Amino acid sequence: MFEAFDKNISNHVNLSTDELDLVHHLFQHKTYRKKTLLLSEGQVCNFEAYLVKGCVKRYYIDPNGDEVILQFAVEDWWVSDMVSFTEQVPSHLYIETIEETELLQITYPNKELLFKQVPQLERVFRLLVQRAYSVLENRFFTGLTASAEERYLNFIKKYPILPQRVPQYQIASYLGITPEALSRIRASLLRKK
Amino acid sequence: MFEAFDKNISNHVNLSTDELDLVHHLFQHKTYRKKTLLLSEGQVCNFEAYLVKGCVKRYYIDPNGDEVILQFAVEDWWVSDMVSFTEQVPSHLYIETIEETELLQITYPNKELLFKQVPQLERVFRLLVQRAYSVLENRFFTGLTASAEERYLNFIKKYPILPQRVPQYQIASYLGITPEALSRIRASLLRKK
DNA sequence: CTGGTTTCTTAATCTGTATCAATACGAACT
DNA sequence: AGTTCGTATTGATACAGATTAAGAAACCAG
Repeated sequence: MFEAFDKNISNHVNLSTDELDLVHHLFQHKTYRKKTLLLSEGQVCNFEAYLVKGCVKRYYIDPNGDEVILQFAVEDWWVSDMVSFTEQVPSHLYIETIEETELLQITYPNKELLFKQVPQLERVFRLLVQRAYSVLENRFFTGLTASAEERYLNFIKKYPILPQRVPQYQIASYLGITPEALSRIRASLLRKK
Repeated sequence: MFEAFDKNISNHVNLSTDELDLVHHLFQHKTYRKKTLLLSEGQVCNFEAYLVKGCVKRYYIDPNGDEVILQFAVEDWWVSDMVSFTEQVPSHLYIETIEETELLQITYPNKELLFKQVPQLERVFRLLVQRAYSVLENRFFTGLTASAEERYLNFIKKYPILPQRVPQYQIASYLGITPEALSRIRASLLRKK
């Protein structure tokens, strides 16, 4: 259960067996059913989680009441509302499982404790945030420049598994277009082929 | 020269006088003329800088050869290409002064040194990255959802000084629209008032 | 298998923004 | 002063994607 998790962390630092034990101890393993809300708008996000198995979406509700998907997370990804979690302020976001999902999650006080005990982890989490930033910045670029079709092609290239696991209208939301538009794009791509 | 800088840092941790001296020592104070390129595509970004006075833009060149502005930075902001700097890989971005600009900048080796000497700073910089992330995520949301007019109104509300310091066509680029579109939006807003 | 959701597709129309082109303005220089 | 160059405005046209509406498929649960 911890193999991939350990690897994910040890990419950045080397921990002793004791330290790793502490880490394992402070991350709680939990399984959630499909369509479970892990975070809702207005709540303070009380976890940072490593996704062992399954799939979740992170989204917010726009002024028209529509879901806008910011991120899908699958195996070996981290999920949280970073802003809400680290600043302990109410979140604007929702986090919801799309499939049955296993997480390893840590609470805010336990993370602080962990940082005290294993200061090297500050570095690990700084790098994590940085990677998240760089992914977002990339996505942002292509969002500004690329057409809907290009963004879709990009998406399936980068996350080839997701179309099989996530309904199409949610992918449309992620791409910032309507389901109709995505459907037409797919039809037009098929014609081209 | 260091007042605002010290405050910016001490927001997050308390440093001893000695530690603060070391920090001051490792950040180099530099002044650049208007229109100086601080970073070009292909270079490894060799600084992380606190902006004491002036204004810079961070942008990339899209496939059509047009400038796409990702960020303006003014007093009390940090500027760098975080990805390039921390992973020491070639940048895709340009950073350029818009006005005469004073920076306090640190190199990669000195930052590593600083982290060794003052491990608390890992925390400061993790929080910095996090704030950058949250700003970007916010901007990304509104980019997906909001119309050009809404984004413009948002922009002048959030950065009321910038319109006076930055040419309009660069603001258009930042908003992801053409200069013509921005001009029309402004005209229409005036009419409404 | 059947009736009901949920998801996806197709088509017709509408809208915001891009593009192209022409003109106007303002500051900087000679 | 006039000339020039960079910047901003205005108008005409084109197009990507939204919206609305309807039907077709897929996916359940009884």
